[in-house]
Amino acid sequence: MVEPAEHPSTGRPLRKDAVRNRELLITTAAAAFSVSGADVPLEDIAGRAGVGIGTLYRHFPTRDSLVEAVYRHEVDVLVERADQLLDTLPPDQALKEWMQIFVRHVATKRGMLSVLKPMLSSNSSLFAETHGRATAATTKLLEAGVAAGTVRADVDGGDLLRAVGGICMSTDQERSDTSDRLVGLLFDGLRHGVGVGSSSGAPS
Amino acid sequence: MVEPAEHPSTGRPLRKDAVRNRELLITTAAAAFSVSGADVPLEDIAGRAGVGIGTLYRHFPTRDSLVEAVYRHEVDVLVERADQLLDTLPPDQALKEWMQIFVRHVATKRGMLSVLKPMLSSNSSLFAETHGRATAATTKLLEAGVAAGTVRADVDGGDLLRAVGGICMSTDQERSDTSDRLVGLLFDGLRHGVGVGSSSGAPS
DNA sequence: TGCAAAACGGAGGTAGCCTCCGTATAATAA
DNA sequence: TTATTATACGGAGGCTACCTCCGTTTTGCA
Repeated sequence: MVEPAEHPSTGRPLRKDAVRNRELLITTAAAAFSVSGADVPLEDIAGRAGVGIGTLYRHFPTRDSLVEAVYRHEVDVLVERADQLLDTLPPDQALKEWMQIFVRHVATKRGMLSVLKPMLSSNSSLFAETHGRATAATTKLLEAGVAAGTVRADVDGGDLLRAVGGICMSTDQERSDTSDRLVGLLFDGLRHGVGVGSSSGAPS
Repeated sequence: MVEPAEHPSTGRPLRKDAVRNRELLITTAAAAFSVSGADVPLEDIAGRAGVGIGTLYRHFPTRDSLVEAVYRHEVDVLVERADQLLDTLPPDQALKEWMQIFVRHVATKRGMLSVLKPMLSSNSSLFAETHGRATAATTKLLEAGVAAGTVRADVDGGDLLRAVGGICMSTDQERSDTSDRLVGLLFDGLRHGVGVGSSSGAPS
């Protein structure tokens, strides 16, 4: 569901081994970018994924195209995660959990940011699409909470996404506890003026 | 006056040929960055400057150190230019001329910006120093105009610098006529409420 | 099972980075 | 002026990463 896996030029579906290698490359690249920053040798990534360098280049003709694929994949994961959480937790808990996962997730991707930022400002459709999907996921979580009466109704999904993104950006160091506290603060704000009737403990 | 030209480790003055080559490299690099963007091969720069690659690396051990030197030199030039203009033109004309030179100057340096931006945000002392000098030059021009009664007195040098910088950033294309018009507009605003005529003194 | 299309893999050509050291030159002492 | 020495020059060469190309392997299909 994450990747339709079609051939780029002809519309035909990708061969099974091609699909496997493509996904393998994306996850390996994500890990490599996290560990070694955005300028890991592409040959390293191919090597760690257990494929030849030719295979990497066939799937991703440029470094940017690989970074873009990794980024899209990250967004996919985060969006899917929102649905999973909504299925397994009360809406307000799902929202809080998701915000924390989001921040921690971005924290491990810091190495990519220097490459990603210019890409997002030059490739506006990439930005629009991923931003739209992230906003939709945020809105969905919010609205579920509103429907359950555990989250205030006057908050916009886009605004909340921006706020969470701001937390990611402002915490330059690896101070994950700071981020957690900020997320907690933000979350408490989301419940302001709503009866404490959910399944969670009382806020501060 | 621009460069004291001291040896980096020992405090001794640089040998004459070393000074010459260093300056040659900076001006050549500035031209190369303008023409071919920030990732010109360093060997090209050395070649165009007529020195060996070893000489380039001795003066500038990293690419960033060369970019930084070029940037500092550009600021030097602009600051000196302000003094020259003040010596040869009525203050308000000097100010207008300087704003135009500033904008055109930055326009030719666009290739460097992608490298310079991250440098300025990570190297805060570099930013503070150059920004301070540029603000001082702007303030000096402004105050001369105020003293002559041809520029309004309620404008801050830092604000004006920011405004001119904004014009540089907003004009992405090579539309230099647009920039000129914007500078003209801004300049007219600086004279608002002051009697016309650049030599007669009519302080508010 | 056999065949054609699709995908794989990695050798090798290219390019830019950076170091190292023998040679040249400027500064200084005699 | 000449001799001496500290500085600086230059570019060959080793290294690393990029990317292409093509013979080999695998997959999907009849």
